[in-house]
Amino acid sequence: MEGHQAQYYPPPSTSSSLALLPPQNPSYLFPSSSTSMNPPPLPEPHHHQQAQVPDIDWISLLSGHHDHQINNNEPAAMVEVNNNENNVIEAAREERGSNKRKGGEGRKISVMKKASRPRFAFQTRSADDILDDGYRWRKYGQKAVKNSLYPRSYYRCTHHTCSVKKQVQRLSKDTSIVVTTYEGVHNHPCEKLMETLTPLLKQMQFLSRF
DNA sequence: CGACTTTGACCTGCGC
DNA sequence: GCGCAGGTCAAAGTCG
Repeated sequence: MEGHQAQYYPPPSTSSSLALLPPQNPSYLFPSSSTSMNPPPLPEPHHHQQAQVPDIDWISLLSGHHDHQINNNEPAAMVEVNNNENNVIEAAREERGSNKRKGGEGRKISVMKKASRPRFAFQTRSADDILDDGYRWRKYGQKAVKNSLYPRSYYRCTHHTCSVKKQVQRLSKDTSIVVTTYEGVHNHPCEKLMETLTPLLKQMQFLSRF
């Protein structure tokens, strides 16, 4: 384990009532308070959550240009998320094991060096493991996790140019809480958001002519 | 038939 | 060096 400190958004609550936020697009989260990036949109709030809607930079949001702001963040923003108490998320293997490939017949080892990527964890109270954050995900693995009754699921963004991953795991301590860890930054706009906003923007453009 | 999920195998890193 | 644990791959299965 390296000494990276967990970064929660929101920060882990010390009170009994967890600070819960809607499943948000992590790419629009601010990795650190120093960034000028606008907070994320709220694609599809779940029943259990009600958050204040922040000011949203729709233009950068739709264009995806905000990514650079995130990527240019100092490595300190490349965080690990770890809940030692319950072993909820052990993202400490940030680099470890991420560049490997299966050995054996015909399989080549990919030596592609993975850049450190920002990671964010969410705790949400929901009956559903899968949070609808507006992106499409493909599950590529599931593992039983030590000290946890529930398995951890691994998802990858299905967008061909996007390598964002997320891990989803339910707390064994409090089974109503789902911990979602995002790794990386989407390099494309949110599909659902685009679907919703495109007609709206067109209409606004049309009206703005008058 | 394509997209997605499931699941066992395999890989790497770490601690002992 | 060995075993454990986490992360990923990919074939097979499922679904719309």
